[in-house]
Amino acid sequence: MPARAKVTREEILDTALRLADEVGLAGLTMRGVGDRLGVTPMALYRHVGDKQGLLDGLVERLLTGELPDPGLPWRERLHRQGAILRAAARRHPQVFPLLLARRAATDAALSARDGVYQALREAGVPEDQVPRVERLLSTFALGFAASEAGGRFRSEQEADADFAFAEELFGQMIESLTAAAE
Amino acid sequence: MPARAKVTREEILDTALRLADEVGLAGLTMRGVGDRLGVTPMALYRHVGDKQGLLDGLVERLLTGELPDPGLPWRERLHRQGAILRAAARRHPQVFPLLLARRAATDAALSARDGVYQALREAGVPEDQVPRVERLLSTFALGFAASEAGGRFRSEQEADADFAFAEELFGQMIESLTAAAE
DNA sequence: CCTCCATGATATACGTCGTATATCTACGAT
DNA sequence: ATCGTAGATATACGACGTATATCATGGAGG
Repeated sequence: MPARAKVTREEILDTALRLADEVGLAGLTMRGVGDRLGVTPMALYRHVGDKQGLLDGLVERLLTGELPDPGLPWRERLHRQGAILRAAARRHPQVFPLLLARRAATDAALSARDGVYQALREAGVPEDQVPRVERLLSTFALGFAASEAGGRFRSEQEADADFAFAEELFGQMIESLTAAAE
Repeated sequence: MPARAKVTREEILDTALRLADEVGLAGLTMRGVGDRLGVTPMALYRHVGDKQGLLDGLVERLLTGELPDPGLPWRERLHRQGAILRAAARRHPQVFPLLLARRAATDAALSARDGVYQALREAGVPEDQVPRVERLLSTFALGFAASEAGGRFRSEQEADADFAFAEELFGQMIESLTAAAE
């Protein structure tokens, strides 16, 4: 493979994410990213395909965080999962809406889902209810994080309190499902 | 006021909404709307300000539906409110994501919120909990509708079942808050 | 060591977008 | 009849995504 690459996919995504954080999604342009990397805009196309591919890469970046330690109790694991998502929303509020627009079928999203499945099974949720409960939880968590990214809450404290309130509620739901199964 | 208008704001928003439904948000252009109306793109600027204003108008359109009949019991009113939102998502899946991006501070959104407040009070939720519960409900409903618009559910039946499940859950929560208040 | 050639960067160009600006048009009030 | 003005048009500019063609470079085969 000849001609050393001046730029890698990782560098491009790094730069694009930082640029989007600064100037917003609307201000994220191929030319802008190229400029920051000291490279022609067309150079990016080898690495990310096209702008859609760049955005997909950003989504992947947002979701790829460390997963919760599988050794933790299920309730704590679910809490961590939510916290990770919310942290991403707070860190990249401008980029976060991408998650809602383009459906998350990336590996990171899928393994996060499996983690939730596993936690629910451990909690004792009947197998046939697991997917539905997961949809409920992830829909809420994603919507909540998006609201937070959109500045809906007056303060992080308010958001924390609301989220804790929801966690408590969902915890009760899971317990009642568990009890009904026995 | 001289020089009769060839076009009104309402016509513009109608046309824009229909165009966006057909070709998606990305395909919605000032030129496209102008063409459909037989008018120069620049003619739109008198009526909607700029493209941002056009999009804001679309958001307003999405939210402005009939509110639930205030004579109905609170639970039914909350159900209707959710159904209205979901119907909008299903009718305009391409446009719906706008609701999440740009914060809904329109009159329609505010009066919808007040309706939920009122329903929660009628249900007996303590006053100091009302705003929090409303945030919880509306965050969930918005996220749910957005998921539906994004094609997350395999069928409308699945979505209906999931939503009913959530309604049941939230109903229990409201009752437990009510009981705790007495 | 020289010669390919595939990989990756560049140069150039096209069509489309939002919209600033200047101009024209035609009614309502005087 | 005149004029001011709301509203439509004409024109143009800069920025965008990206198709296409070309150029540079460094590792593999003789």
